[in-house]
Amino acid sequence: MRKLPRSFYLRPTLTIAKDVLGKLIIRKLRGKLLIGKIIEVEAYLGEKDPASHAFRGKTKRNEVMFREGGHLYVYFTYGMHFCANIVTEEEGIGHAVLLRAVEPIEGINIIMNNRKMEQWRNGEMKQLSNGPAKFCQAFDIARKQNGTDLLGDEIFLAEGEPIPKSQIGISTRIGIRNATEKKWRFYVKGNLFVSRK
DNA sequence: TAGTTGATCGTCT
DNA sequence: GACGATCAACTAA
Repeated sequence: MRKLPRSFYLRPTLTIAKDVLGKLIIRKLRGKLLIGKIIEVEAYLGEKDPASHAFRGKTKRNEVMFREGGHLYVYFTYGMHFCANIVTEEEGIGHAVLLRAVEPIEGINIIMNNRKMEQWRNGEMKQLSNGPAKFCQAFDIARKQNGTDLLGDEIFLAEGEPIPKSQIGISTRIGIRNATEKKWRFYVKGNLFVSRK
Protein backbone atom coordinates (compact mmCIF):
# COMPACT_ATOMS: atom_id res chain seq x y z
CA MET A 1 0.00 0.00 0.00
CA ARG A 2 1.78 3.16 -1.18
CA LYS A 3 1.55 6.15 1.11
CA LEU A 4 0.73 9.47 -0.57
CA PRO A 5 3.81 11.77 -0.50
CA ARG A 6 4.03 15.16 1.18
CA SER A 7 3.79 16.85 -2.23
CA PHE A 8 0.18 15.60 -2.56
CA TYR A 9 -0.83 17.90 0.31
CA LEU A 10 1.08 20.98 -0.83
CA ARG A 11 -1.20 21.80 -3.78
CA PRO A 12 -4.23 24.14 -3.93
CA THR A 13 -6.87 23.04 -1.44
CA LEU A 14 -9.75 22.78 -3.93
CA THR A 15 -7.58 20.61 -6.20
CA ILE A 16 -6.83 18.29 -3.31
CA ALA A 17 -10.49 18.15 -2.23
CA LYS A 18 -11.48 16.78 -5.65
CA ASP A 19 -8.42 14.59 -5.99
CA VAL A 20 -8.77 12.92 -2.59
CA LEU A 21 -12.10 11.28 -3.51
CA GLY A 22 -11.51 7.56 -4.02
CA LYS A 23 -8.23 7.59 -2.07
CA LEU A 24 -7.85 5.19 0.82
CA ILE A 25 -7.49 6.28 4.42
CA ILE A 26 -5.62 3.77 6.52
CA ARG A 27 -5.70 3.69 10.31
CA LYS A 28 -3.52 1.42 12.42
CA LEU A 29 -5.33 0.50 15.60
CA ARG A 30 -3.95 -1.92 18.17
CA GLY A 31 -2.06 -3.82 15.46
CA LYS A 32 -5.09 -4.07 13.18
CA LEU A 33 -5.74 -2.19 9.96
CA LEU A 34 -8.83 -0.14 9.22
CA ILE A 35 -9.22 0.96 5.61
CA GLY A 36 -11.86 3.25 4.13
CA LYS A 37 -12.40 4.81 0.72
CA ILE A 38 -12.99 8.56 0.83
CA ILE A 39 -16.43 9.36 -0.53
CA GLU A 40 -17.25 12.89 0.60
CA VAL A 41 -15.25 15.98 1.64
CA GLU A 42 -15.56 19.73 2.10
CA ALA A 43 -12.88 22.39 1.58
CA TYR A 44 -12.28 25.13 4.16
CA LEU A 45 -10.12 27.95 2.87
CA GLY A 46 -8.95 29.69 6.03
CA GLU A 47 -8.67 33.43 5.71
CA LYS A 48 -10.78 33.45 2.52
CA ASP A 49 -13.63 31.57 4.14
CA PRO A 50 -15.95 32.95 6.86
CA ALA A 51 -17.15 29.41 7.60
CA SER A 52 -13.66 28.20 8.47
CA HIS A 53 -12.26 27.94 11.97
CA ALA A 54 -9.14 29.68 10.65
CA PHE A 55 -10.98 32.72 9.24
CA ARG A 56 -9.91 34.97 12.13
CA GLY A 57 -6.32 33.81 12.14
CA LYS A 58 -4.40 31.32 14.22
CA THR A 59 -5.63 30.40 17.72
CA LYS A 60 -4.72 27.67 20.15
CA ARG A 61 -7.59 25.58 18.83
CA ASN A 62 -6.88 25.80 15.09
CA GLU A 63 -3.08 25.91 15.28
CA VAL A 64 -2.79 22.58 13.44
CA MET A 65 -4.56 24.01 10.38
CA PHE A 66 -1.59 26.35 9.87
CA ARG A 67 0.97 23.57 9.81
CA GLU A 68 2.50 22.15 6.66
CA GLY A 69 0.03 20.14 4.54
CA GLY A 70 -0.35 16.48 5.44
CA HIS A 71 -1.30 16.78 9.10
CA LEU A 72 -4.59 15.82 10.70
CA TYR A 73 -6.73 18.53 12.36
CA VAL A 74 -9.30 17.06 14.75
CA TYR A 75 -11.75 19.30 16.58
CA PHE A 76 -14.49 18.76 19.10
CA THR A 77 -17.96 20.23 18.59
CA TYR A 78 -21.55 20.22 19.85
CA GLY A 79 -20.31 18.94 23.17
CA MET A 80 -20.07 15.36 21.91
CA HIS A 81 -18.61 15.00 18.42
CA PHE A 82 -15.22 14.96 16.73
CA CYS A 83 -14.50 15.87 13.11
CA ALA A 84 -11.28 15.22 11.18
CA ASN A 85 -9.63 17.40 8.54
CA ILE A 86 -6.65 16.95 6.24
CA VAL A 87 -4.44 20.04 6.50
CA THR A 88 -3.36 21.37 3.10
CA GLU A 89 -0.89 23.81 1.50
CA GLU A 90 2.32 25.30 2.86
CA GLU A 91 3.05 25.99 6.50
CA GLY A 92 1.39 29.24 7.62
CA ILE A 93 -1.72 28.77 5.44
CA GLY A 94 -4.81 27.76 7.43
CA HIS A 95 -6.54 25.58 4.86
CA ALA A 96 -7.99 22.08 5.34
CA VAL A 97 -10.28 19.45 3.83
CA LEU A 98 -13.01 18.06 6.11
CA LEU A 99 -13.54 14.30 5.80
CA ARG A 100 -17.32 13.85 5.73
CA ALA A 101 -17.82 10.24 4.67
CA VAL A 102 -15.92 7.06 3.94
CA GLU A 103 -16.80 3.63 2.59
CA PRO A 104 -15.42 0.91 4.91
CA ILE A 105 -13.15 -1.49 2.99
CA GLU A 106 -11.33 -3.43 5.69
CA GLY A 107 -11.70 -3.95 9.43
CA ILE A 108 -15.47 -3.66 9.27
CA ASN A 109 -16.02 -5.69 12.43
CA ILE A 110 -13.72 -3.33 14.36
CA ILE A 111 -15.53 -0.34 12.86
CA MET A 112 -18.87 -1.78 13.91
CA ASN A 113 -17.53 -2.29 17.38
CA ASN A 114 -16.27 1.32 17.53
CA ARG A 115 -19.69 2.52 16.44
CA LYS A 116 -21.35 0.26 18.99
CA MET A 117 -23.39 -1.54 16.35
CA GLU A 118 -23.14 -5.25 17.03
CA GLN A 119 -25.76 -5.91 14.46
CA TRP A 120 -27.75 -3.79 12.09
CA ARG A 121 -31.01 -4.11 10.25
CA ASN A 122 -30.98 -4.42 6.50
CA GLY A 123 -29.74 -1.26 4.80
CA GLU A 124 -28.14 0.25 7.87
CA MET A 125 -24.57 -0.43 6.74
CA LYS A 126 -24.23 3.17 5.67
CA GLN A 127 -24.78 4.31 9.24
CA LEU A 128 -21.21 3.19 9.95
CA SER A 129 -19.53 6.21 8.38
CA ASN A 130 -21.89 8.47 6.40
CA GLY A 131 -21.13 11.63 8.37
CA PRO A 132 -18.03 13.40 9.71
CA ALA A 133 -18.56 12.56 13.39
CA LYS A 134 -19.60 9.00 12.55
CA PHE A 135 -16.41 8.52 10.58
CA CYS A 136 -14.33 9.73 13.52
CA GLN A 137 -16.06 7.34 15.88
CA ALA A 138 -15.75 4.48 13.39
CA PHE A 139 -11.98 4.99 12.95
CA ASP A 140 -11.36 5.88 16.60
CA ILE A 141 -10.16 9.39 15.83
CA ALA A 142 -10.40 11.84 18.73
CA ARG A 143 -8.46 14.61 20.49
CA LYS A 144 -5.33 12.48 20.76
CA GLN A 145 -5.11 12.25 16.99
CA ASN A 146 -5.11 16.04 16.55
CA GLY A 147 -1.84 17.02 14.85
CA THR A 148 -0.98 13.51 13.63
CA ASP A 149 1.41 13.58 10.67
CA LEU A 150 -0.15 11.73 7.72
CA LEU A 151 3.31 10.59 6.64
CA GLY A 152 3.66 8.56 9.81
CA ASP A 153 2.32 5.05 10.37
CA GLU A 154 -0.68 5.65 12.62
CA ILE A 155 -2.94 7.31 10.04
CA PHE A 156 -2.13 7.89 6.38
CA LEU A 157 -3.63 8.02 2.89
CA ALA A 158 -2.87 5.71 -0.01
CA GLU A 159 -3.67 5.54 -3.70
CA GLY A 160 -7.07 4.03 -4.57
CA GLU A 161 -9.19 3.73 -7.67
CA PRO A 162 -9.46 7.13 -9.35
CA ILE A 163 -12.99 8.51 -9.54
CA PRO A 164 -13.99 9.58 -13.10
CA LYS A 165 -14.79 13.30 -13.33
CA SER A 166 -18.35 12.51 -14.37
CA GLN A 167 -18.87 10.70 -11.06
CA ILE A 168 -17.87 13.67 -8.89
CA GLY A 169 -20.75 15.71 -7.48
CA ILE A 170 -20.35 19.33 -6.34
CA SER A 171 -22.61 21.17 -3.91
CA THR A 172 -22.75 23.74 -1.16
CA ARG A 173 -21.41 22.77 2.24
CA ILE A 174 -23.46 21.35 5.08
CA GLY A 175 -24.11 22.61 8.58
CA ILE A 176 -22.60 26.10 8.28
CA ARG A 177 -24.09 29.58 8.79
CA ASN A 178 -21.65 31.73 6.76
CA ALA A 179 -20.52 31.54 3.15
CA THR A 180 -23.34 29.13 2.37
CA GLU A 181 -23.11 30.00 -1.32
CA LYS A 182 -19.65 28.50 -1.79
CA LYS A 183 -19.77 25.15 -3.62
CA TRP A 184 -16.87 23.50 -1.85
CA ARG A 185 -18.38 20.10 -1.07
CA PHE A 186 -17.31 17.19 -3.27
CA TYR A 187 -18.70 13.66 -3.26
CA VAL A 188 -18.92 10.44 -5.28
CA LYS A 189 -22.30 10.44 -7.04
CA GLY A 190 -24.60 7.61 -6.14
CA ASN A 191 -22.38 6.15 -3.44
CA LEU A 192 -24.28 4.64 -0.53
CA PHE A 193 -22.20 6.52 2.03
CA VAL A 194 -22.82 10.08 0.83
CA SER A 195 -24.29 11.85 3.85
CA ARG A 196 -27.10 13.65 2.02
CA LYS A 197 -28.64 13.65 -1.43
C1' DT B 1 -41.50 12.39 5.57
C1' DA B 2 -40.55 16.89 7.48
C1' DG B 3 -39.54 19.49 11.24
C1' DT B 4 -37.90 20.05 16.09
C1' DT B 5 -35.02 19.28 19.88
C1' DG B 6 -31.89 17.26 23.50
C1' DA B 7 -27.31 15.85 24.44
C1' DT B 8 -23.11 18.21 26.29
C1' DC B 9 -18.51 21.09 26.61
C1' DG B 10 -14.32 23.58 24.75
C1' DT B 11 -13.50 27.77 22.71
C1' DC B 12 -14.05 32.40 21.69
C1' DT B 13 -16.70 36.85 22.73
C1' DG C 1 -22.15 33.34 28.61
C1' DA C 2 -23.38 31.71 23.96
C1' DC C 3 -22.97 28.51 20.52
C1' DG C 4 -21.15 25.18 17.03
C1' DA C 5 -17.97 22.28 9.99
C1' DT C 6 -23.43 16.91 14.37
C1' DC C 7 -26.36 13.05 15.29
C1' DA C 8 -30.32 10.55 16.70
C1' DA C 9 -34.66 10.38 18.72
C1' DC C 10 -38.80 12.22 18.84
C1' DT C 11 -43.25 14.49 17.20
C1' DA C 12 -46.85 15.56 13.99
C1' DA C 13 -49.31 14.66 9.95
